[in-house]
Amino acid sequence: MRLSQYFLPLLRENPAEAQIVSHRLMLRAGMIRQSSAGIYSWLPLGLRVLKRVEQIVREEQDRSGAQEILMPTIQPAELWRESGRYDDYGKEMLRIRDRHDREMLYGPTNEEQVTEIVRAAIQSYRDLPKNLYHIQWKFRDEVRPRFGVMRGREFLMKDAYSFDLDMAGAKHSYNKMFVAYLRTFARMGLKAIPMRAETGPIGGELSHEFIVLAETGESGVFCDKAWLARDILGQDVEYDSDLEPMYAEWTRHYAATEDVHDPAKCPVAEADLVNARGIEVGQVFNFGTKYSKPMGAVVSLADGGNVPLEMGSYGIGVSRLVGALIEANHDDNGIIWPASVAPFHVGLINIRAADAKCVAAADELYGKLRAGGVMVLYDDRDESPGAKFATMDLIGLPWQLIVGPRGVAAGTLEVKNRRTGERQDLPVEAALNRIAAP
RNA sequence: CGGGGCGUGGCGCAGUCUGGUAGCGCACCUGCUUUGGGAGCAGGAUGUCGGAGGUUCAAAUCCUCUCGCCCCGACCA
Repeated sequence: MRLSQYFLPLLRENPAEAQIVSHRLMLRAGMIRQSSAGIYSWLPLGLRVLKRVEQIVREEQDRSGAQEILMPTIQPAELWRESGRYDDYGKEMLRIRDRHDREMLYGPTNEEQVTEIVRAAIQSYRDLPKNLYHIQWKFRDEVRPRFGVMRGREFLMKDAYSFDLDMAGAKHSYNKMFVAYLRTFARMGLKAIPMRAETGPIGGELSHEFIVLAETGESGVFCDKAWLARDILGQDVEYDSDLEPMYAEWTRHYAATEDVHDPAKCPVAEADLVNARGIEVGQVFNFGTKYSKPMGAVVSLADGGNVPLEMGSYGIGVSRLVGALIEANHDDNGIIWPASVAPFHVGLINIRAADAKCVAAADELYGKLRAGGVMVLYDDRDESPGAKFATMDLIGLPWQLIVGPRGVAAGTLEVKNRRTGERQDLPVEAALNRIAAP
């Protein structure tokens, strides 16, 4: 993509309403535009990141055996009456009426919807287990939306729902999602710590929140300081094997949100306990038969009896992750994207748009990169070098290739690593190999 | 939902107290000169001052109502 043709409305100054760094940088880098409180349009650069995050989430869900569906954003109120949540959910649920005066709502979550689908389609224990997920926009009418996409009213969420015959099966489903989440966040270069958490209005007993430690995080958390030194999960997983040892390994060190943390019962000595703030990027719940029972989602057993389904639900805040990734990856000059989610892999800068030799060299390089399947953003604008460097640093592509008169004369170009700031003058082929390395 | 703040060109702001018909920086357009970390000069364009009502010869400015946004707290993927 040529930057001269790209829709990238950059802001040089910080918008007054943006208080935290990810919100500021997303606005300045032209990723999003606010529509109303907590509701955003995603512009080309932001959407590319959102789609890449979404795709990693999707791949890891699929790998774990979950199957993707797509449920509607608008749901009928009667489903929520069946579970009893229509009255419980309160003002956070956006309620609407259609032209026939039927009560509808914009879904804040989909337990009822998916339970209805499964109870109609699954009648026998032989059809279990199942895990269905979708990646869909949600709406929760927050009293006070803030922090850009980190706490929007409208947000993109991956929510998965598991259905099992018994508790043991449900725990295995829980473990699968637990491990899939470790892998998902690890692929984005995020250290997300699984912490014991409250179950909230979704209900149930067993729950973990996946928390990325960050000073700007909204959640207060406590964890064993051993977590700070732990590496992220880097291994493949055999999902059909017994995952209990892996679950045990990743819950070995204490970690809990402040809601469930009880100093009197905490197993960690005070000197080894970290009290920090964090961003919740995912949460897993097991809630048994809370929805299957009132909604009549049952299966027949071998002996002819019926049992309600054991259920769990598993959310990842996809749009929130984009903000969380920036909170975890930035410096004074702008964003520093991990390669796995970067909107482009490399920014190609021609610092002399008026110099025919530089233009020819940069154009040729651009063609080469595209032919090689490299996602490249080519700054071919007629701007000063400083402006181009500042732009590229702001939008945070992992690599910068800089074409200038010095290099063109010497047959080299400059390779800059955005994260380390390291620069090297290399011949073209060597430069292309350099950015291909991880 | 309690408390506070702010709405003036795309962005950041001044002007409001003390009423006289809107200004600055950045961005934008044209031209020339520039070019390795957000260039310079000259010229130019862009505003129902959030909205409605009122007071007044005259309202961004005073009064009333209203809408929106942000911050702190209580609540949440």
